[in-house]
Amino acid sequence: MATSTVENYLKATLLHEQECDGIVPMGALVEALGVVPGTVTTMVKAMATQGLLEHESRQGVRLTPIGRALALGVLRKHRLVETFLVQTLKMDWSEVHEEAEALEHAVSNRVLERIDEFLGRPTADPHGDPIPDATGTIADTAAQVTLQGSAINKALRVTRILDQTPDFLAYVQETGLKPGAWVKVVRRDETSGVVHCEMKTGQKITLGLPVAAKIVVGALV
Amino acid sequence: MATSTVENYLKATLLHEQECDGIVPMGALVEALGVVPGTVTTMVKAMATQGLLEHESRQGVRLTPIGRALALGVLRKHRLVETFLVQTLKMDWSEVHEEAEALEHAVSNRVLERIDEFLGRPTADPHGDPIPDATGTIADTAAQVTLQGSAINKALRVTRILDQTPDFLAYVQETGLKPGAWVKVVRRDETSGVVHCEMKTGQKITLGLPVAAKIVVGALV
DNA sequence: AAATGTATTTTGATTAGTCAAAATGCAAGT
DNA sequence: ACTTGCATTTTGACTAATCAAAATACATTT
Repeated sequence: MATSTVENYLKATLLHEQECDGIVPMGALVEALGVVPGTVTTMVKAMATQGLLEHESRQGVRLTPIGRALALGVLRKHRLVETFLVQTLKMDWSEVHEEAEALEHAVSNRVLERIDEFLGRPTADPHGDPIPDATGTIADTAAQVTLQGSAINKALRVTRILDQTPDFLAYVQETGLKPGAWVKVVRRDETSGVVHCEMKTGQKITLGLPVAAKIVVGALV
Repeated sequence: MATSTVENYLKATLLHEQECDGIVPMGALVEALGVVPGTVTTMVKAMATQGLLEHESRQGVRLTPIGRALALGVLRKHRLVETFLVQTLKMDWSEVHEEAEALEHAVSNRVLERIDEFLGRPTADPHGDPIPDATGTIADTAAQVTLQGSAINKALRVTRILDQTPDFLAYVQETGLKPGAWVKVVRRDETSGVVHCEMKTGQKITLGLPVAAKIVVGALV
């Protein structure tokens, strides 16, 4: 069985492979895992000999099929646990990330299956992030529309928050821009770099463009 | 923060101090933790310098006040988690021990408090073992009556199972001698070493004396 | 009192994961 | 092409936890 450290390296690699078209640079893992570069090199080499990663020297790493399967399993645990903590134990939406970070390595598949069933097999966690199913299939996440690029004056629903830092989550919480919330972009001004939004309550919110890019929206449904 | 290994040593010491009047021999820890004797000596010395245990050479160990507080915290996590797995997630009563063994080191006090509240602050886990409260106070467990020494022909209630091995739990499950069950001792024969019991259903069960000593009973209430 | 047997401790080695700091390779800019 | 700067790798060392096997202490029996 993979140690928690190995699971963390796999998960970090998985979470970075989109934005790095496949090969994840060592620096990304250094940053994500909070260790010094030399440690990543050592770990990555060890994991490569175990067949979990491919290591291209001075380039970065790629997940092997086995590594990806394990990483998806960890991600599934993380996101189901987060959902459970929020929905069942009524924990604060913005404080569950670190809790899940610890629990994802201790929850067995047996317990996970019970949690999944208990929650009614959800497909997204409280942040709107897709939850891989038991076979490791995850909803396609490419081509998502954010408040940075959405239609104007159209009623939308927030579906996902792309930044999980406590500060940002607290801000989202405060403004009500949480997954599920009704929102409309009333004006987008590229020159001044801001997006003007309106909530169902009539409340008006102004966001900078890079911040707007962190709020994924979809059709009302 | 204590590592899971340290937490396991502390918990094992706590669980053995009753039956060893205070000083727990090294061999008990060897057995409980499944390591070789030399490992226990090394760990115990390290923990003694950290102020968690007192080590009397060639005698055994004693918990310090700090060590006991930590051990009670771990025991509380273990038993609340077990209760949660059975009551909320409907897991099998006899399979939750090992799950709790892993989760007890990953559940934060914040999560534990939510679980405790969610469950309505239970005072005993599914096996009837008392759950320490948040201040580390645990119900007195001495002077418990078991089927080995109980009154004859008196309606009793099973309150606790003192053996948590999967085999024994499966047996208890099968016979229905679970905590909460109605039971009556119809005859006890010291010579042949057996106890004859009767369940509410009229079903008759015969137990050997050492086995009867593992089933704690109390008044019906 | 000597011998025996068992529990415990010591010693030396191993594995996983880490850091510090020096060495190396590579891409860009001049 | 040369240099500069940054990312990565190497090297040597450290901690936590473990085992194997030899050494030691102690209680019990003879």
